[in-house]
Amino acid sequence: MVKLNSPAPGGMQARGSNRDDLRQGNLSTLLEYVYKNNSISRSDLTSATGLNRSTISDLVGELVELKLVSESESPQLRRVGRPSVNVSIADNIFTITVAPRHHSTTISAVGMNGTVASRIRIATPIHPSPEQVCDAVEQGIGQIRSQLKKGYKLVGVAVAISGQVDVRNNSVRICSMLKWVDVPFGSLLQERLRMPVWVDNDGSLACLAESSFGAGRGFSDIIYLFGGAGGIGGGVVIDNQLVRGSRGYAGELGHIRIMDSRSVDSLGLAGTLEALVNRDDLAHALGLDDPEDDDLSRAILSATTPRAVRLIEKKIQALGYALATLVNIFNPQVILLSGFLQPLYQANDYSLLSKMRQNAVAGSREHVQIRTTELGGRILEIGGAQLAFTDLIANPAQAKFY
Amino acid sequence: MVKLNSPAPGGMQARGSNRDDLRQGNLSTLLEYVYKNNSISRSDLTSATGLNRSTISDLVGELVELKLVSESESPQLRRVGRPSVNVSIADNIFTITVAPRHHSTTISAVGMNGTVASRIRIATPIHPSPEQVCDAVEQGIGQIRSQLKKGYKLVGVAVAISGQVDVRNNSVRICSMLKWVDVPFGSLLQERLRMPVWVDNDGSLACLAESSFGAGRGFSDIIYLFGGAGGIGGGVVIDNQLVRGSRGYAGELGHIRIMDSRSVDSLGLAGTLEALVNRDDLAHALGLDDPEDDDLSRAILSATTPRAVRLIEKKIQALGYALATLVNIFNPQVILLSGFLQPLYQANDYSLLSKMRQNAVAGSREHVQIRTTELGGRILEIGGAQLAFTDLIANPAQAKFY
DNA sequence: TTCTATTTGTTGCCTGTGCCAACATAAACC
DNA sequence: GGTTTATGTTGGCACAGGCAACAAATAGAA
Repeated sequence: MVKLNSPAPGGMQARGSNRDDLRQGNLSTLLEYVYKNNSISRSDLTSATGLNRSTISDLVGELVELKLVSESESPQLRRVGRPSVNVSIADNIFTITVAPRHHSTTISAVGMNGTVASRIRIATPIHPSPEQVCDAVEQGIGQIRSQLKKGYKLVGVAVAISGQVDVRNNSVRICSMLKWVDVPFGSLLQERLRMPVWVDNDGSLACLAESSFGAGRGFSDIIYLFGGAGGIGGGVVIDNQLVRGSRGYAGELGHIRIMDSRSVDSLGLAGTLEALVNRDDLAHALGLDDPEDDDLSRAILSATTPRAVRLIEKKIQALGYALATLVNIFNPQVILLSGFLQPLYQANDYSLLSKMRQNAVAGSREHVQIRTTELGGRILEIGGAQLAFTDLIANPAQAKFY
Repeated sequence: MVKLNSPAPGGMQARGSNRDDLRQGNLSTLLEYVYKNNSISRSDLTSATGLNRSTISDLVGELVELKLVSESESPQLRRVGRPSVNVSIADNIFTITVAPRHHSTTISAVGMNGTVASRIRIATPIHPSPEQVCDAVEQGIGQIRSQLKKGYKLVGVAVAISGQVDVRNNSVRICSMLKWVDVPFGSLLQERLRMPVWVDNDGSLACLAESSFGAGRGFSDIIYLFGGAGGIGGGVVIDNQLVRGSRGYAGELGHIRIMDSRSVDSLGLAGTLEALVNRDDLAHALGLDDPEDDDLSRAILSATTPRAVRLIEKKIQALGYALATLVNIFNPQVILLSGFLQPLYQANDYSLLSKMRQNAVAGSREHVQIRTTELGGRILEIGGAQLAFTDLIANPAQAKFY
């Protein structure tokens, strides 16, 4: 169960807890269980939390009063004993997730129950200004509001940026895709919409989603790597906690250096993973011009020309070096590969694994797995929703909606 | 305040808390404050924890009854108002820390108040067997027991290994210095001594010590790098938590790859930080044969021959690449350099900083500092003590002594 | 010295949280 | 229909921390 740490009180000391914190903490724990499982029986909650039946009853009652969950008759379980009441997450709580891209911005409503209730793509000028994206978001949310069933509640807006984001103040340090530099986008959007806004790096959000609801489920130490047209991004989960670093810039895994080379990456750094394992190179060698992900993937897996095969092998070797470095640093349980890194792994999993193992220290290399990801196009929406629901789950009693 | 997570329930879900957990948690928080500050007034505890005066009074009373702390008249503070009672950590609680090396093993008694009460070095055969080290430890503890003041209490033994340690079961995966492979040293020693034993990597322990009591104090995201005769080790603290990875092998920062090279490190990996930034190379270029740390340091800082200067600069460049990779991955606030990496930094801090900045992403490179470490030869003793006191601090009421 | 202001320790009472035990309820099984 | 099993419900209880009033110990001013 991967967590985001709430508004980190930087360097602050641990405080004591009083009875109120106890209650809030338990409410939060329960709500988190219900959220992660979507629906769970009261008796499962008792055994999972170790709390008393009567306490669970009381706590769930409060969550029902807060209209965050609802109780329903249990489905037929064919088990001895009185059937337990089922607790489900409310179906009218949504978050808005926003993904701005070159010339369009996608705005979605994601329910707390995991469903994407509505998705709208709004065209913008190429390299839109922050204001133009704000416009698109405002317009999109207007449309979404009219589409959602009456009685809906919004918790806020999560924005996934393909670039470096200072999560302390929700501002974009650099986003090459949008050509933004030092844009306090969170504040801008928040002022416009008058509801909470969270901004984060897309790699971190994808990692969060995949580790809680995808291929990383059940692991506590995870490395996630994504290869796309814009380069290689990623995220790291350590001890069930997303690694953000001091300002949120952590996880720039595409820019780790692995060898001497003249090739540079999107930031101009030479010899990095992103510089050496490059989508355009592959597409070119495979005779494709700006291919869709699926087409590139198929082409990689069915490559036959010596040139293409050699290049693919070279990329696999480079990726193997990078994975070894990451394994040495983190000792993860699993590495999740996504985007065009996925077909690279599938093209020759043995080669990738052995390269990684050859360059990793004994202890760490032994039990690490490589896996492909499970969540498809919804990944950013799921990750964004997780970000946006974090506050609500940490403090159910203080929930505010818009 | 850097923490070790207690006996991590791997992948286990969060449990609910009851009133008893509340009490234990507050006791633990208080004891941690007293431990970290060695001595602190009750009124400071009130403001730090946010708990009520009367509650603090009650909790401290319990800690006094448990004989974990003692109260004393406050020193003259020359402040208005009734002077607050001072709470000090008990001076009779010790941990044993053990550092096995090539041909000797150091055994120390470290007080909970931070003092090294006793230190004994016992010679062993070169590359001692686990049993021989156990013998040395047993003998050392015997001597230490006779030296300590009557009424002492031991919490257990912390062992610092210069190699890979599986912290889940306290066994040594590989230690090249001792030529150990897969030695369940924790169990062996525990059976012999009949008291709790914790084993950990020396880099992690040093990182822990330096981040809580040394140059990393006050930072939440720290990278620690140590250069010694055996190679380069390190540790990472993220969000006030030591990064251990799934089994405890994380933090092998010497083995991250940075460029193409035929040079190999102590594990036979080519092109890694440890392969390229090598103590022997430096010593040789400076005309020294197996120098002491201080002599090497002085020689580096006063190098004049073109060959030595060139080599030093080359090492600095390589270190800069490695730091950039680490900065990109972690977005730390501070990097702590120790051992012979310290004089490298001091020899040309500008060069190291700029190399690192050139190869790091914009956001992360901007606010990161490089510092030298503060704790000297006592670092492993302090780190080991911290490891050994973790359980006691997490559960003051269940304290057991030996 | 004496008085005031200020801060902290102490005490008794209160609130409310989770636990517990007894009972009620709803299913499966015989 | 009775028994067994598991869960929901209820009222009372234990106890942790908050609170307010009072006591105590200091600095500073008169």
